[in-house]
Amino acid sequence: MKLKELAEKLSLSQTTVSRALNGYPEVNEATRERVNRAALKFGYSANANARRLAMGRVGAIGLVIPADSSQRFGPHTAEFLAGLAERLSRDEIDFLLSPIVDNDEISVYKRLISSKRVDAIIVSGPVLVDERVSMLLDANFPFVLHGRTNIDRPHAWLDIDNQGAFYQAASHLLDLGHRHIAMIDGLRGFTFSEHRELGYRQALNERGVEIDPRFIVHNYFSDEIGFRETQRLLSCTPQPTAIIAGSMMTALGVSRAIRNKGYQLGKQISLITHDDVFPYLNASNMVPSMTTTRSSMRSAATRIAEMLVRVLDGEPVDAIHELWPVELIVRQSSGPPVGR
Amino acid sequence: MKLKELAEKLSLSQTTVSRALNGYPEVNEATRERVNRAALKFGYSANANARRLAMGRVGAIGLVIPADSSQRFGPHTAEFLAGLAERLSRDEIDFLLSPIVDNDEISVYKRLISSKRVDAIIVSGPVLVDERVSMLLDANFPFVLHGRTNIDRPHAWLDIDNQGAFYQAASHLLDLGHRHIAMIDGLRGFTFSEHRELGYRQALNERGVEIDPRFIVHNYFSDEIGFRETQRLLSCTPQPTAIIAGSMMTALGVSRAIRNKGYQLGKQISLITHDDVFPYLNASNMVPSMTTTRSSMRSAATRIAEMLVRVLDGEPVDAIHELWPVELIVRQSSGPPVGR
DNA sequence: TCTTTTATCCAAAGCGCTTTGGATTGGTTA
DNA sequence: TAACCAATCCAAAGCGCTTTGGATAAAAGA
Repeated sequence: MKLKELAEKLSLSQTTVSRALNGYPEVNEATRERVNRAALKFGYSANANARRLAMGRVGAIGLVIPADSSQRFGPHTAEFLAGLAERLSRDEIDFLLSPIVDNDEISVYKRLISSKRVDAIIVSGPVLVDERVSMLLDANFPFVLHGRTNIDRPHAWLDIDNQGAFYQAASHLLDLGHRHIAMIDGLRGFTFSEHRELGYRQALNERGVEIDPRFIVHNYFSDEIGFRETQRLLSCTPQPTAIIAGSMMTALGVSRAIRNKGYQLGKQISLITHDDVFPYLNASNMVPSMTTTRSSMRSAATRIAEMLVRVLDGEPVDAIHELWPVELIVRQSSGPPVGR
Repeated sequence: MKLKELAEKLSLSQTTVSRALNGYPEVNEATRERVNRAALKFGYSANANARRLAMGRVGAIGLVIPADSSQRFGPHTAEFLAGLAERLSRDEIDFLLSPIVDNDEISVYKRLISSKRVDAIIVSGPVLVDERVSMLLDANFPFVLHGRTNIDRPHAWLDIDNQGAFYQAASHLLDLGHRHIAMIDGLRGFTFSEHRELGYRQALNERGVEIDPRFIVHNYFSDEIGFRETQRLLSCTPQPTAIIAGSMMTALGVSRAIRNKGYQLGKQISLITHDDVFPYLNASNMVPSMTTTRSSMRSAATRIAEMLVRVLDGEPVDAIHELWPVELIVRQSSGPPVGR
């Protein structure tokens, strides 16, 4: 069933039918009713391609994802997608996942833009100086950045206060009396990772605590890395008495290594984790419950979707950016250092 | 830059340029070269919407995902997407995630079909009698099913042997001498969940072991559920001496509850988990290492993408289906029951 | 030398929709 | 009563591409 046929059945012009369906004012309410009913009855629904071709709009937003079996497509991405879906479904906006081909990320973005399949793009996991962002700015293509990058041109972004998170976490541990604090975070180069390290360093510097480079780890977020690196850390002299983990996955491995060594969490070794709030992994239900810096990935994504809609509605991007504070939630996994 | 302009610049017709670009034979090789170079130089790339409108093909496949903040969009889905991306990127096939609107899944599928935005659909998480599948068959729309459903019409599917998995797991535990075995699996109604229970029952029946309905749990896959349900199970009389968990997330909670009770995994209580092989959660690195029934979600997805391409190439669907065996990997979390 | 092929190329007709720029009608205003 | 207006509706022109059905010229066959 196509527009023309529907119009014929109704003895109306395509124009009128189209307008009725799309809610334009210049059509009689009675007519609109009739059209809507007929559309429903015949199961008519506009061919999206034709529609987009005519309108120059798409109704989909783009997301570039790693295609290799890297660690980068993990639970974080899943939560992120779920959050986007939650909001975008309201406006019937779909999203297009474009896998990275030949490890050439930038050209996937270019292809996405020039093929006119999406109205806007969401960029995540920015590095300090992000080529993708400058490219999108140059191309004048609408996007929202999840995270931040050092580019001095106005663009829409949402980030959480990663520096503050690790600053709070480290400060809390210092307050408790810890002087040997390690951090196991994400890969170096990513802004969030660098910001977190900054916060960590800032806290230690403020107290005049020397920074041991062996205590700063950057790697993938995984149980295994958490486990291995903690084993390594626990073999250092002096040992760290506290660890800050960048993700829940990492923390699982860290806890395991700590227990394995016969230590108790929150006693001989303290652990603070950044918690992106996975529905299937609840920090307060752990034993001992986990002290965390908490910020829901899903909510952030939902908000980003919201911002994206505003960008598409033509709102100036320099007004669209948010920095979310991160909350430190003290639970049982952090306590004063205990002699051994 | 559009086709017309490019053609003018080259003093060729749009026809020829289009044909050159799309690799049709009726164009001189020299001309084709010239066209390709020009396209590259001017950064020309066909408007996908126009292209699809003209061809009636799309270059994207659809995937319907839950939009609410349910548990259903979790790490499993993420792995699945990653696996699809891995294969589909080769053919430059994007995918379109359509969130479920108003909890009306079937109409999202209908919308996806009628709006002509995707060439095919991937259906996952089938229930025993799946309305979506029969609808897609009725509509004669190409799809591949991840899992199985009781429908007697030919269609493409890939499933793992869930029944065999739990049968093997239960049998192994029975061999070790366990007589009180619990299972904590996914939600009732889903085929995979029912199949697993079948396997579990089959194993117990074969040995004449009575089935305690309190020992069969169906719920979301999450750490928390694992923890809570295990606590409940451990308060039963008699206690189960072994537990089969449906996912790694569940198993994390189960282990925690077991340790919490002062029991050792593989000693007082055994645990076997189904492992979908998450890159960030490695069964063999756990302490104690985890006995699992193992089947990579990501590989399955990659294979499904492969099958999808075959479906789109017109291969008859009744030849396209695979049942993957599941491997039991015995590690340390399962052992003979120990008196307490 | 003249007719056939063969290799290239092109004009124009869609694909199914939105939107511009009128028509038409019945009711208002002067 | 004539001129004007608002409310409805429509014909037709795109949107940018692919593809059909020739045209044209060069090569081959008679």
